[in-house]
Amino acid sequence: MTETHRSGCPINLTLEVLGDRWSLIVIRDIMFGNRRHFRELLQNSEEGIASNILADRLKRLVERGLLSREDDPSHKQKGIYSLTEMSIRLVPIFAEMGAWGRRFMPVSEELSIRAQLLEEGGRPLWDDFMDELRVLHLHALRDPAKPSVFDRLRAAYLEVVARNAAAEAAE
Amino acid sequence: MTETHRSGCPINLTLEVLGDRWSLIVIRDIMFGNRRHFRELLQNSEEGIASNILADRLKRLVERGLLSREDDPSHKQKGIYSLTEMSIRLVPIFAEMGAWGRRFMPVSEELSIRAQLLEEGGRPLWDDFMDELRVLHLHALRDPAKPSVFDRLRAAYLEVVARNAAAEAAE
DNA sequence: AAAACCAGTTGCAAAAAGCAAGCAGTTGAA
DNA sequence: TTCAACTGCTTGCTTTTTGCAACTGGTTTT
Repeated sequence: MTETHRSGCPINLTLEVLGDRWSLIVIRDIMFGNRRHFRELLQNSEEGIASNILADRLKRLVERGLLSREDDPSHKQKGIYSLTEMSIRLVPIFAEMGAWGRRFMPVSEELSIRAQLLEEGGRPLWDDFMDELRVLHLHALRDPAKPSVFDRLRAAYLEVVARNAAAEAAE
Repeated sequence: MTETHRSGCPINLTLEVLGDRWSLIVIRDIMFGNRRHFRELLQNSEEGIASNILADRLKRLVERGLLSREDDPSHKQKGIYSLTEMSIRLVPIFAEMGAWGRRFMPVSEELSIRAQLLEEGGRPLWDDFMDELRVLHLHALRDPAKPSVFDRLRAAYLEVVARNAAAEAAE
């Protein structure tokens, strides 16, 4: 149980937790796709994660405090995975990674519209989004006056998908 | 040569380039430690990278455009590794990762003082720092009026080291 | 001419990732 | 009440990556 660290550098320690090819993908799908149980994460996976890797990552992320798991009352076998404050605070990292990826990598329009909104919204939008994730995942109370960032991101994504589908049909 | 991607998502694509335990460590050491050749990166490595892994990562990062390599005119065998615009733009990601690590991981004071300054300085400081890295790595011209962020980060680090050494000696 | 330094390479063992199939328990419809 | 579909995983196996230590051929310093 004695976790040994390579160094006390904050970058290194962050990398020790998140520095692999799947951990952030899993958290991303829970955060932006609101996928809360195993099959959802497995079958809707854009990148095609394998079930054993997913199981391993979920276990590790729960152990390390980035996710929590509770039983779904509606189904004895289902577990519900939730973000924690620790993973909710990854929003700025996701936003910066998204911005960087959009600038330098061959991203697809559909999958990068949310990153674009997050980039344009800046810190105030990230804060709103984090508050919203706290409502969704930490049972925090919702401010009914605020429009949902989550819904806005989702709507923008669906709009691009629809627009592209229409354009394709028109050809 | 046909690089195949798991998906067009910007987060995923960023992870495909940087999502391992060493790539960002190497870039961090070049960026914040100004280590420019192989031995420097190998021997001063806080985390103890192995020479074959270092060689492999340097090669990969050059191939992918995150580093450039040129011969050192003063020594026929030495190569000089430099950041590119692509890796200089990782500064915000480093800053956010540093902030996150400082909040949630057991960081050491010495190794996190730079992350603290970067966090407190915010976007304006990051922009200054990126300009400075362009001078150092891209042969851009320096604005002689501006005080160096690099020097400030370095001075703060050395100050903490000295203070802690003094405190230890006094015990 | 010798010693130290340079950027890596090589060979091998251990760990992690990836793939396909399977499993026991649960649920919902016929 | 039976059965198919669904649940969260697990197992067995192969391939890839990592980690370690020793080593290489060349260069520079003394």
